[in-house]
Amino acid sequence: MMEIELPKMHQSQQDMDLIDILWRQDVDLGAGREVFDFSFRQKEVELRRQREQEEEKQQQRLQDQEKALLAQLQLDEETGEFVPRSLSAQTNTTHGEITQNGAFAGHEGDALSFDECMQLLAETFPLDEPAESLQPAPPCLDASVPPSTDLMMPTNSPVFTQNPLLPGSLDQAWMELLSLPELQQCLNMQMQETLNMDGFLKPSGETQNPSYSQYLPGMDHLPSAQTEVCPPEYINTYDGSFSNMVSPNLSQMSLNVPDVGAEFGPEEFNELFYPEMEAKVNPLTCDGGHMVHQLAEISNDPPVNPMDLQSFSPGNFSSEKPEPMVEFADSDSGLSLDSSPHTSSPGKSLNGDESFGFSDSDSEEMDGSPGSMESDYTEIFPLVYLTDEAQASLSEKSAAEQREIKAKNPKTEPVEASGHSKPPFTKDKQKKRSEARLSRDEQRAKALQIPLTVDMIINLPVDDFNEMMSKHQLNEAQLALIRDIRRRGKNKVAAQNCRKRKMDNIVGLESELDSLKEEKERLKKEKSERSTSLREMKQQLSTLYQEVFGMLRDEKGKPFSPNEYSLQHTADGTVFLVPRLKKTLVKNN
DNA sequence: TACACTTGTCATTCA
DNA sequence: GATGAATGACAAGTG
Repeated sequence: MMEIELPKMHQSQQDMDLIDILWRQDVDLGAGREVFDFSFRQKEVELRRQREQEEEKQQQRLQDQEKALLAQLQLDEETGEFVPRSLSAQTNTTHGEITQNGAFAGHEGDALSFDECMQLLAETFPLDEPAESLQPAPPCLDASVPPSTDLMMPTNSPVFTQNPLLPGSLDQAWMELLSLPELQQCLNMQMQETLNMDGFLKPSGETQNPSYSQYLPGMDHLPSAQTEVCPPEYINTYDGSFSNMVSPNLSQMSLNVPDVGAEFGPEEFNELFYPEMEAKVNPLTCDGGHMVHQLAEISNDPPVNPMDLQSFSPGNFSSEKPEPMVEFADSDSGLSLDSSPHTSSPGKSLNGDESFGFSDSDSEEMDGSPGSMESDYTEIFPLVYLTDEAQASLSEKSAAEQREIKAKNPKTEPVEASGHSKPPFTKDKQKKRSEARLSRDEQRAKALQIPLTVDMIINLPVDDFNEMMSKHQLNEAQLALIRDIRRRGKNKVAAQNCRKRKMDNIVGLESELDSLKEEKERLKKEKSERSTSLREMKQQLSTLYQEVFGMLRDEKGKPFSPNEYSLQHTADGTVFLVPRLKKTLVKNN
C-alpha cells in the first residue's frame, strides 16, 4: 500500500514544488496559486489530507510530550518564576518543534527533512491567500501569542549549525527567515514591549531572547548555546513564531546571509554574552526531569537586569551606536522619551502622571531657556494641572466656586477652565501648546508675584475682577501684566470663537453651495424636459396643421395651395383660412 | 527647506 | 470713556 502511494506522493510533491516556485515568483504580482493549475489544487488537497493526518499524529505525540513538560513546568510555577504556556499557544507551535531542535528530534527519532519543514511552512501559510501570506500578521500583535513565543526563535536558530543531523542549508534558511525585515521589526517590537513590561529579566529566558533578537540583523548568525538552557516548551514556541511570521514566499527573498561564524561556537557566545547564565545553566539539558530542577535553581537566583543583558547582547558588538542603549535605560523614568516633542505622542504628553514630578520651581527654571531641552519640559509642565474632568467641572462652576477650587489647585489650566474645553481647532498637541503658552503668562505672573491666578484674571467678571484687584496692593508692573494677561486671555478665547464661527460659516456656505448646485442641476434637467416636450408639441401641431390644411377644398374641389393660404385661429378657437397676402395685411393692421 | 496648518497675539472697529 | 466682542493681519511653532 505504501509502496504504491509513496511514488505517487513524491511525484505530486515534485509538481507541488515546481508550482510553488512558479507561484512564489508571481505572488508579488498578486497571482493566486490556484491560477496556475487546477489539477494541482486537487493534488494539493489530497496532499494536505495526508499531511494533516501526519500532522495529527505528530501533534498528538507532541501534545503528550508537552503535557509532560507542562506538568514539569507546574513544578516550576511553585517557585513563582515560571508561567506555563497555554495549550493553544503551544499547539500552534508544535509543528516545527522536532525540526528546530536537532537534539530533540534526534531524541524522538522523528526528525523532519528540510523539504518537509518547508511543506509544513507552506501549509501553515495558506497559499491561496497571497495577500495574507505576503503580509503575515505579526504575532506580536496577537494578544493570544505570548511575547516569548516570538522571542525564543532567534535563540534557537543557531543550534542548526551545531546539529549534525540537519543539513547545513537549513541553517542558512533559518538565517534568511530571521533576516526578514518584518520578522526583525516584530522582534524589535516584542523587545520593546517586553522591556517596558518587565523591569527585570525573567530567568525563563523570555527576556533574554529579546535582547538577543533585537540585534539579530547583525548577529543572528552567531551560534548560541541558548538552546541548551532553553526549556523544551520554548523550543516549541519557536515554531509558532516561525509559522506566524515567515511568509511563504521567503524563497523569493534574496538576503545576504552573513557567514555563519565558525569562530563563534555556542560556548564562546555564551561566555561573551551570558557568562553568568552559562555558568548556571550549562548543565541544563532539554530532556529529563533534571531540567526542571535546574530551572527552579535558576529561578531562585537574582534576576538578571535586562539592561545588563543588553550590554552583553550581540547588539553592542554589531551596533555602531551603543549610546542609545544608555539613553534607553534612562527612559525608564518615563520622562526622557515623552519629553521629546518629536517622540512623544500628544496623548502621552498630556498624561499628567508622567509629568507630575515637575514642581513649580522646575517650570520657572525651564522657562529661562526657550528652545532648549528644558523648554520641552516647560511644555509638559502645565500638564500637571487638573484633569479634564476637573477642568470641565471648573468651567461650569461659578467664579466663586472656581476661586475655591483654585485655592486647592492653584495651577489649574486656564484654557480648559475658561469654558473652552474644546477649542475649535484644538488637537492634543495644539492643546499642549496652548497650555504651554498660557503657562508663560502664569509664570510671568508668578515672577511678578501676582496673587491672582491666570484663570481668575481672565475669567472673573469685571466687578469681581476689580474687587479682587482692590484687595491687593499691586504695583504698576503687576497691573500692566494683569491687564495684558486678561486682554490676551479674552482675546484668545475670542479668536477661537471667531475662527470657529468662520469655519462654521465656511461649512454652512459649502453646504449651501452644494444645495444650490443640486438645485441648478435639477432646473437644468427640468428645462431640458420642457424643451423636449415643447418640441414634441410643435411637431404634433405641425402635423395637425398639415392634416387639416390638406383636407380643405375650394369650390372646384381642388386643394388650397399652402403658398397662397394659411390657417389661423382666434382666441375663441375659431379657425379661418386666410390668404397669404391678406394674412400679411392683417398682420400689418 | 518650503509649505500648509494651527494658534496666539496685536491692532482696530463696533456696540 | 471703559469694556468686551469681533475680526483681519501677522508671527511662531509644528508636521
